[in-house]
Amino acid sequence: MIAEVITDVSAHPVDRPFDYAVPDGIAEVIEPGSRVRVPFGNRKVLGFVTGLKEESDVPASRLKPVDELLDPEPVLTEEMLRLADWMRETTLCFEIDALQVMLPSALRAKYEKTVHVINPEKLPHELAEITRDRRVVAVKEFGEGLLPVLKRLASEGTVSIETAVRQRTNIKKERVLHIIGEAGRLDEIRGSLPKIASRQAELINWMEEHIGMSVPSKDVMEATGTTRATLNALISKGAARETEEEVYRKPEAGLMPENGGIPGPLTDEQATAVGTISGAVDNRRDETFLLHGVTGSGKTEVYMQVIRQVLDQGREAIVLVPEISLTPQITSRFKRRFGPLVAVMHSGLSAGEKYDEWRKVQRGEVKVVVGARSAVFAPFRNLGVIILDEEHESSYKQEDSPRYHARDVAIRRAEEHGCPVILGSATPSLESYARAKKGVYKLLTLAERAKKQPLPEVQVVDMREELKNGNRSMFSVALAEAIRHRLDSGEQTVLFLNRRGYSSFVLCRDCGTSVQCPNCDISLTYHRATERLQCHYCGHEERVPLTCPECESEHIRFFGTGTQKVQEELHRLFPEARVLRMDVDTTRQKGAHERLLRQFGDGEADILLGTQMIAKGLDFPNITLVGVLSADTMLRLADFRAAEKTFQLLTQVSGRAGRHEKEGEVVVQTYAPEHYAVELAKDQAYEPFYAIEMGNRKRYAYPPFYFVTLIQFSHEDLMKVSEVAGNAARYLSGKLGPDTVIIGPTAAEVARVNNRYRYQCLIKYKKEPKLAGVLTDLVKIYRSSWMKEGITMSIDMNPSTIS
DNA sequence: AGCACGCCGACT
DNA sequence: GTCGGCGTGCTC
Repeated sequence: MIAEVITDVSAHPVDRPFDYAVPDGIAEVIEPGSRVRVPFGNRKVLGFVTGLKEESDVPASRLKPVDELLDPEPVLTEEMLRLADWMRETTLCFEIDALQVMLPSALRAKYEKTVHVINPEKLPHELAEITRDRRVVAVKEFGEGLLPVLKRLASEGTVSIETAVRQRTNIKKERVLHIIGEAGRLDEIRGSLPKIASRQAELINWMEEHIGMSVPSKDVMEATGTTRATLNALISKGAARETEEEVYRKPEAGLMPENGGIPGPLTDEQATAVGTISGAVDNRRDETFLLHGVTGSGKTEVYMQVIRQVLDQGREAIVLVPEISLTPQITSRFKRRFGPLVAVMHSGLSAGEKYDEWRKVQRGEVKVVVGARSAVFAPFRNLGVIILDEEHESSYKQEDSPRYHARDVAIRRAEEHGCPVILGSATPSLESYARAKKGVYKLLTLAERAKKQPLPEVQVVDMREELKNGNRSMFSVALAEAIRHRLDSGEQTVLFLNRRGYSSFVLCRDCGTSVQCPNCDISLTYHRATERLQCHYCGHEERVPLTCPECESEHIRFFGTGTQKVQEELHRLFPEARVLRMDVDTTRQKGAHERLLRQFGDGEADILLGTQMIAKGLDFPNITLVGVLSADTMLRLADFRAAEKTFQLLTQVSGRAGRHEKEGEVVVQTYAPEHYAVELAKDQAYEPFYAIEMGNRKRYAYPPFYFVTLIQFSHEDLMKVSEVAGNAARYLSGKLGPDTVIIGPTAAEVARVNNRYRYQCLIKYKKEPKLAGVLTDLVKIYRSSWMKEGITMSIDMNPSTIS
């Protein structure tokens, strides 16, 4: 038997299956999707079996055998193998990267080079000191200097150097005792015990009470006060059998369903949506629904009722949520409804915990997965529905290889499983809405809020006017008054700061320069917690200078509005207010996100101040004011989606206010009050916004009218990278159709990162059947010449941002 | 001649 | 990605 194996090597020349002979011992158990260890070159690597066959084109003499089968059952289904192929084609990634991204990181390989001592007596003294009497020692224990000596010894045959393939995270196991089922046999064993073995006798008595049962060994020893030795003695006499079994870590205690998980009442709109989607579930139609519901319209209840139906049919469901809204508030809703059938996958879990959740899915112990982007790969075999909540969120797109979009993967998987996809949003991406209007997706609308609350009153404040009137603070008069009002009435306020491009940087008041990163073309950001300046691109850190590095003036100070600075100003204006700050700095530790939200929910603070991460999922009855400190910072991005993102964010944020009995108020501060994205977000006027934005996209030839592909280049030398990018652009325009537009080469928004200059080309096209082929050829040119000159090139077939 | 270093190609 | 093989060029 021959196995086709994709090896764990991300490189162009080996991005294809290699054939291996399958030894008899594992031929019966190996399957497509199995992980194996194989010899590759002169080392051992992990690989995935993608196919099995009887004949190989490679001469038998050159075939090497599979070294070891790593799992008793395959970790990937045939469906996932096809999915990986599809990802390689559509995102231009290596097959191995597509395969690895579908699995928890615990299943990735860790390689360790080891020295195996063959002739200990020939080992030089200096090495023997390190090995002492061990036969296998990690190479890194010897240190750099001894490497040549080791190599020489290896060629002489005194030692051998091998690469060991290991699991990244240990799979937690415990020993379990299986007590035999025959009472008579236990009796016999007791009879044969010498008088002195009183411990064994006690243990036998205990076993008789637990006949035929399986109990963790450590529990047995604890319950009977016996030791391992006693236990082993009885095992060898045949009273019980012991095995190693995988145990799950417990990230949180399972919630039992509340009210038996009874669904809530539905509005007419919700009922219609559920009914329509149910039809697709019943008929196993792979239809995509766009559930367009205003904030607070109860999309989650629609999801849950569809999931209930899916579960009743014995099928499974995936619910994707943006990472930042994957809070216990959201997940516990699913856990309360579906109880222990739910697994949660998010970045807060340790690698081991992620693996445990994945195993629960693989073993069929759970039927619903709630998780971020990568949960779209949950190894279900009989999916009944895939849901993407907040489908417009850019976090569904992975920014490094494989550059997949969870929405596309979901739709692809749904085709295989014959099940519907639900894309839910209050502010759908233009792409999805356009597809819904064209009838590619089916549009379902929830125009009413579920509890019939009115949408919050939104007031847009022109900050230029404030400045004119002498208010130089970051709070407009209107917002300050509104906050004061909440403090007096004991209600809560959420303040939102769009931090991007607006964080604190250090500026010299004399010469006007800001402190730049030495490696990147970007200003350094001031971090109060560490009292240092940091680069958000390369991680460079330095002390805050006392004088300007350019002109040596002492008049240097912090500018911009970071959350820390807002917090200080809040304290100055409202000394009695209890403020919680939520941003990357305060949520870094595990569980901090949840803790802050709980504190706010419990009324331990009056004001919650935060960045992007508070825009979603916040749902507390006492929030009656939402303030947006600067609505238009995103509008300044050189990105065709800037207006769309601004509109989406403002709409989402406004939706946090007055979701319950009390009416909500929203104050939006901006320097561009007349911009359509700001104006239309005020009334959550999606349709008018859609119409204007579509006009712009059409005029400037952007999605959804055109497809875009972004090609980025980087090199230490500015001239070199601009030359190569120019060559690439010329090559593309020569090969692609006349209606295809190539923009560039242009310098990237951040033109230098980590001392490498960055250039890019943007391809805009409507129909370009040759594109895949042309890009493949471009990659060949890259490999054969540019790569050797130190250029790196990356292709994103559908970038979520081009800035 | 002996070796360090960098480039190139192979990996079943 | 990682290795060995091989060429170049430098040193003893």
